[in-house]
Amino acid sequence: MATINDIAKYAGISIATVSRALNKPELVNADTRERVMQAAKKLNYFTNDKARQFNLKTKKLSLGVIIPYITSFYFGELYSGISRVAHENNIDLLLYELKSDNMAREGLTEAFSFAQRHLVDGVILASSHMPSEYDDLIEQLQMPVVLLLDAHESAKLPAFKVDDIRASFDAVAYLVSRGHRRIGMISALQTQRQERGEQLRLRGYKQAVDFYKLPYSHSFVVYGDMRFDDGYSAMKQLLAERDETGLTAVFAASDEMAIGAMRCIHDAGLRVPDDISVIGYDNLSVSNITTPKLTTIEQPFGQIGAEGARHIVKLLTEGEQLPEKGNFYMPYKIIERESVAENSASDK
Amino acid sequence: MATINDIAKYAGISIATVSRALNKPELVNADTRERVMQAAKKLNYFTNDKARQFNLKTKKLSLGVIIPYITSFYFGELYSGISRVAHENNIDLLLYELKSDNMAREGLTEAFSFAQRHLVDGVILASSHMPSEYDDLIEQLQMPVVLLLDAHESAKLPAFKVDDIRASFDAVAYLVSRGHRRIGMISALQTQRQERGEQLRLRGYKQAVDFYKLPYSHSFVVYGDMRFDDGYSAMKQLLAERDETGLTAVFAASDEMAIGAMRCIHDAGLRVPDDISVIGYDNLSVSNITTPKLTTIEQPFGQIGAEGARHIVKLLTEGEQLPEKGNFYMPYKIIERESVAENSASDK
DNA sequence: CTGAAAGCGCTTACAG
DNA sequence: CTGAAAGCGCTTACAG
Repeated sequence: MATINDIAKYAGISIATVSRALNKPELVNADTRERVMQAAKKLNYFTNDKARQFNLKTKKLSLGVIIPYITSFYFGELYSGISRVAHENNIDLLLYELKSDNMAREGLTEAFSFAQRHLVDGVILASSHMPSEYDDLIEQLQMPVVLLLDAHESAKLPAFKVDDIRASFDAVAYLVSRGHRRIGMISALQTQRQERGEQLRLRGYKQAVDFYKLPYSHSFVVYGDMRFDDGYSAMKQLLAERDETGLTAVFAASDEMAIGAMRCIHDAGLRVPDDISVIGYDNLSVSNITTPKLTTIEQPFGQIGAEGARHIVKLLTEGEQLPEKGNFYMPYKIIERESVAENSASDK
Repeated sequence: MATINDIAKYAGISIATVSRALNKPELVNADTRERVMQAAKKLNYFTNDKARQFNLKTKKLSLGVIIPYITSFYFGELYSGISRVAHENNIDLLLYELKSDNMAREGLTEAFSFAQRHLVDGVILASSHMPSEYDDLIEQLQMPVVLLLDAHESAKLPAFKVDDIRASFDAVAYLVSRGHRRIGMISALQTQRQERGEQLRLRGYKQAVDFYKLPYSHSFVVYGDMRFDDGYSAMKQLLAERDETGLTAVFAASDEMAIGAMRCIHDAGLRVPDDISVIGYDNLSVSNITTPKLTTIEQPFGQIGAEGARHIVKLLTEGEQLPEKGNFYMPYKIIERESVAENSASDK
């Protein structure tokens, strides 16, 4: 590919002038400038950004976006939010897919190494729980890191997310407002030592149970790994204990599980929402095309991505004294659709 | 950040040796090697790939992945396929999201410029119809380009995709095998001058109509823009003309439209598949969680991504004399689920 | 307004 | 086994 040297030769001038003509046209005589442009076009020249990066002064900002679950339903929205802000600020995005979900030290190390090798200026880490034991890796990274969707164990990094506890409380409160009192929950697995955002949702549910003095026993809560199939089998359990619990509504910690639960209810010959109401958590784009359409708590993925990106950009460009840690709670809302009905059961 | 110079100073040796210790350890004395490693660790050194790229001999291969619709349901699968192959071959992936769907000249130019600026070695262009009028851009790119999911207008570039005509023919044939004869189609919009892959599906439908001598009038075909809502309103039209057509089954050119159609049928008080059977096209992951689960033609997105990547890698590394143009048809199959029933209508 | 030269971080042929 | 030096493509302070 043509270099600035080729242009210089072709136009019969020095490379210094070529560089100037290309980057600071106003510093160059109109004639020469024109000659350079002609040559550049003729030779099909493209500026070599990698080379340019060496001159720290002209280095273009870039951000590493590290994310597991690139196949998840929300990835697109999240990325689009980040991408919009990056574009506005003329920043390159380098995507890195975390190979394993488990956030093993090894995976994270590899991802960070990718970021460093590519001379990225900051890192956006999405949807990955950050235990304190990785603090040394973050330290070594030597650049700002922002978390999306999940928080740092001890809030040592800025995290943009929904307040899971409050949002879950509200989900249950909504069900209560529609006349339900016997409310089950399909929660995230409790395997991890730390409490992930997803697990906070159970806390919100329990607070609501206490607050509204709802009937409760351990048969009201069942666990799954956030996906469709998990929701299905979790619901199966819930249904099996229904004689005891008298369930009229269910809160699922993810839309996928909620959709799985709806399907299970359907297969059991019951109907949503007539027999059992279901509310989810996420507002995935899928949730608007199920039958019935899912009522759910919206996580504003696009906005979360955008705000996270904006924050790191500020950190990088304005040198502003922004808080470098703590959780930034983004607004959630209840999307009312068709999966929750007014409860008319006798024990109302 | 620490450079190889810092290490050299710290360890009291030349940068040449440091470089060797890092890249070709076997060429270096065990002692010195050890000293270098210690220093590297101590100084938290990361190799600067950008700099390394200059030495053409050590340049790491990288591929640009250009894709519109990063929010589409199939993006994740497609990208994962590409990513797997890239990873196996130690190749970097640089993702670029085409801002507008319309494949305007401007958007493509920007994407290609991104690819050139980042010194990418080849480009994978997904899901974007390639009219011949852009041949000059491809020409200027001066690197291999592979198309995914859609073809070049005059087959001047290798394209990895499903044979839309045959697959669609088979979709209709499947319906016929289940006793249906009055079969409608929800097709892609016919706005473009060129025939996109999506539009080829209508050709397949028509061939099947001819082959099986199925009843047909223009009321059997209706058009939509591939999304859920389009499927919904298209189905509405089809339902409106049902007195005339006597429809018992529908073939939709995309799963999203099929799911929209199912919803429309449901809202009209009819049932899938009991009253009307529906078959889709794509096999999105969503299609397995609808109620009823969608019977559909599978496009092997992961495999398409992987094969496309593999092809370009071969082009790049083995210098093999591969065909640089033409369509490579990937295997599709019919995924039988719940949305198609045996037809027992009187006019069978 | 323009050119010669140094430097960005790294690799490797060439000597030793 | 190791070092001095050239070169990858580009930018910019310094002279002129």
